Amino acid sequence: MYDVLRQSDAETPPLPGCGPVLPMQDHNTSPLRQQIFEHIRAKGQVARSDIARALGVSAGSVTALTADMIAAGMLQEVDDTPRESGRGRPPVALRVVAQCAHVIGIKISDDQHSAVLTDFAGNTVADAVQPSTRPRKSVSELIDEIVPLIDNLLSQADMDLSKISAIGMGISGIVDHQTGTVPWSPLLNEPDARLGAAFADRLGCPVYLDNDANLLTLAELWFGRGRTMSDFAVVTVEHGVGMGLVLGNRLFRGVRGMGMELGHIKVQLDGALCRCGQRGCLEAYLADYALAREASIALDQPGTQTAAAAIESLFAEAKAGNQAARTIFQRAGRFLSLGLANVIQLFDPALIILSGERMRYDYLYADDVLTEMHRLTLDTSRSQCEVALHAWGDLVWARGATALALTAATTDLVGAATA
Amino acid sequence: MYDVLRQSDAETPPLPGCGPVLPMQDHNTSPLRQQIFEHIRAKGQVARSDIARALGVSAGSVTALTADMIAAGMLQEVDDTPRESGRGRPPVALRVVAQCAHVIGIKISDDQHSAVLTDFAGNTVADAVQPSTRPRKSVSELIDEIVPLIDNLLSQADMDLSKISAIGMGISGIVDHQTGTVPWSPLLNEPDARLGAAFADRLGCPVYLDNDANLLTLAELWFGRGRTMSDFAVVTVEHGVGMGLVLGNRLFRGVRGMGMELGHIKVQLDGALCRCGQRGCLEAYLADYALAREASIALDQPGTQTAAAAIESLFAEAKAGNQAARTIFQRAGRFLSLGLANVIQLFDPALIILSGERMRYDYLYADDVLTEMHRLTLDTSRSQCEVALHAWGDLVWARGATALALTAATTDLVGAATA
DNA sequence: CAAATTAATTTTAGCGACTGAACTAAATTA
DNA sequence: TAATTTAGTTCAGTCGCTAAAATTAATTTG
Repeated sequence: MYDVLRQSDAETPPLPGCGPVLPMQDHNTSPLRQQIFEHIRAKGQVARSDIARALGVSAGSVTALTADMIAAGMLQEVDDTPRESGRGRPPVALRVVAQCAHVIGIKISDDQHSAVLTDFAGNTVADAVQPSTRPRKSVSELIDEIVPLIDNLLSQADMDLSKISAIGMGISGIVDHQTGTVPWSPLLNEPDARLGAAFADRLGCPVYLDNDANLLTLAELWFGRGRTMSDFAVVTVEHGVGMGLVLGNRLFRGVRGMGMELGHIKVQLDGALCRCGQRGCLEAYLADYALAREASIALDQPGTQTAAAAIESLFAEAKAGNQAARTIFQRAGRFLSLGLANVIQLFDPALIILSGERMRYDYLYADDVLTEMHRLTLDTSRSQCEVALHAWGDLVWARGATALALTAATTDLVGAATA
Repeated sequence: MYDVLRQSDAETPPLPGCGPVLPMQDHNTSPLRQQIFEHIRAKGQVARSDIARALGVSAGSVTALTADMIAAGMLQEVDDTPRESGRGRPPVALRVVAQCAHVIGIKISDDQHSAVLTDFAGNTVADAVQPSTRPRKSVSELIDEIVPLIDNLLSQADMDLSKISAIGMGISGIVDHQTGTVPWSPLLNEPDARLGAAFADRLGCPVYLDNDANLLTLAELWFGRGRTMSDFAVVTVEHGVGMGLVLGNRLFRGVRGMGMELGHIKVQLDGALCRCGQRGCLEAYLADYALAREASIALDQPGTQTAAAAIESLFAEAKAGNQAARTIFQRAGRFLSLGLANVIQLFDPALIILSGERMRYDYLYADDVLTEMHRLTLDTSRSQCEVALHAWGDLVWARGATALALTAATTDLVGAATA
């Protein structure tokens, strides 16, 4: 198991030649057609000449490819294009035909599932939520629970499933995005569930699955603060501590598609007990259950209330001046600083977005935390990392799931043959 | 400075459109010509038909492109190609013409600079070392020190600088690989030194500069244990604690080209004092100065000897049964476990290589450390991370620097016009 | 030993994805 | 009105590759 090799010297390597032996995996540069489409969607509307300049391609290509996509009903010309320079032939802007396709994004959760239906331009057409039944369930039970949610969305939008190009879906736990399987999730009663395939079979529609931290990161990349950055990190503190990383506009999923388990990096040998069973995890100082654990002591209350309720009272107490309650938030804040500093040391992002719905405990996200974070960072000539706080509504996750679906649907539709 | 944004909601984004706004940077898939060349070099020798199969390209392309490179004197046919299957027309293997280009790799160090000259097939042609003078010096002093080292190599190989296609160079500190500048290094007495440009001007030869942890990682990727992996991490414990990461056969240099400062991730709030001035850095429990600091206490000796000598005696004492000395190594070992576990949690590599010249303190790299590391890792369905120990000779760093130079020289020569 | 078989390599035509340059279109300015 | 300016179109041509037929060189087999 502990496969330690003691190789004294490799000056005479066992393999002939030098350099990496394995082939580069295809860093699939998307075809120009798709790049143009995505650029138009990102800008909202742009003139052909601007596209050519922005992407550094010839005007001829832009004409040809956009003409094709206009004929296919994916793009349309905008009639009254605003002009900045008054001279020359006025540009004709292009925009995505929003109705040309629709996708659904779904967040599977322990308390309440949420879902969003968006058009191909990323506009929300309908959203819905659905209470969740018991915490751990089988795949088929889960599907039975989600189907009415989808039906709800579809009836709001007066559409049916055949009009949906793709469904993105997120669940907490360990998710293999490639295969759509869930090796482990707190919401499922079976390991290694082939959740993506099960949904796809039942719905007859392509389903893309990812971890919820990745969903949040995609939401930032597609709809939030991260849109104007091609490299940034997202950190979220809720039930656990999650992290996502965007490198070159692409979600980085770790070497083997897992990883990025920021909540379980160890910040203290033999430290506080984590729900994962180990000690010293960052999460054990920071997540809601960690605060709730201490709240029951500080507030001198038995642990009868829910974690969320416990934190609410704790927060109220802290605001009211209760010292014990304050120190709880302060300590958590220091550990958050430490976690963020570690992210900076390892990844050196230009921006970290603190994101999620529960970004409202000021004690946890006060300026003190950022000061401490910078203090804990080697700043030798490194330009300081910006930290942005981003409190979203309840539907972030589902929005992020639509981004997952939009990515896939775009490749399918735009890359498709000019039929 | 602490640029915190409190954005309540982004459902109505300030920007039109959706999706990433910035263009994808060119994930330059190298041209087939270069892929073929690199594949041949990696294999040592291969037949054209094998190349076509391995790279998944048509045989016609392979013929055309290799014919071109044979004419250019970069490839040659091998006369006696061994055959495995006896039937059919025998394959004719191709190999790189080793003499068609040469590169130099240099490691700039505080005690002794080292350098290696290799041919285009990666074979070492000559190596040399050169004692270093005082620790911190100016760029021009450094160049004056390195030039004789290069002359030494060249006279051994009976060549002159005009025959050298590229020079790779590594220095500890913070290095901007893109620009060849050194924002900070313990070996230089000036910040933001334009070291790469200074060397290139003086030598009249392209110079590529990188951080020494990256050099070590490249050495593993090109010549060592990492050759057969396209994704792995390298961790080294010496003066400091360094880390390198390879993703898809490519060295990952962090979001902004820095990062990967594993030595300065915090593993304890208000922990041991680090030479960076902060407290609780991993390095402060693990690096040679950290052990030496404790050695002076355990061995009841004044701190007069060098760090290296102190560790040597400490190691001898521990082997001889001195309990105090043992606990020092044991504690360091536990922190190494913690650091490795954190690397696994965040990056999830399939392999971590513990590399460097000083991989011989068994206490530090005992099986206990690996057991503890796995214990500290969430292993829910994650296939366990393999750990390999790799003790190299003195010239690893310089070898890694040749890999840097080979990469660049290959792109130049192979990608060049068929003149 | 000649023919059949097998496999490596070469040749050839051609396709897909662009570019570059010439050209047309529509507005402003003098 | 003509010159100028900028946007968009057209089209021949190039580049990088593939697919398939043709060729070559060895091994087997009748």
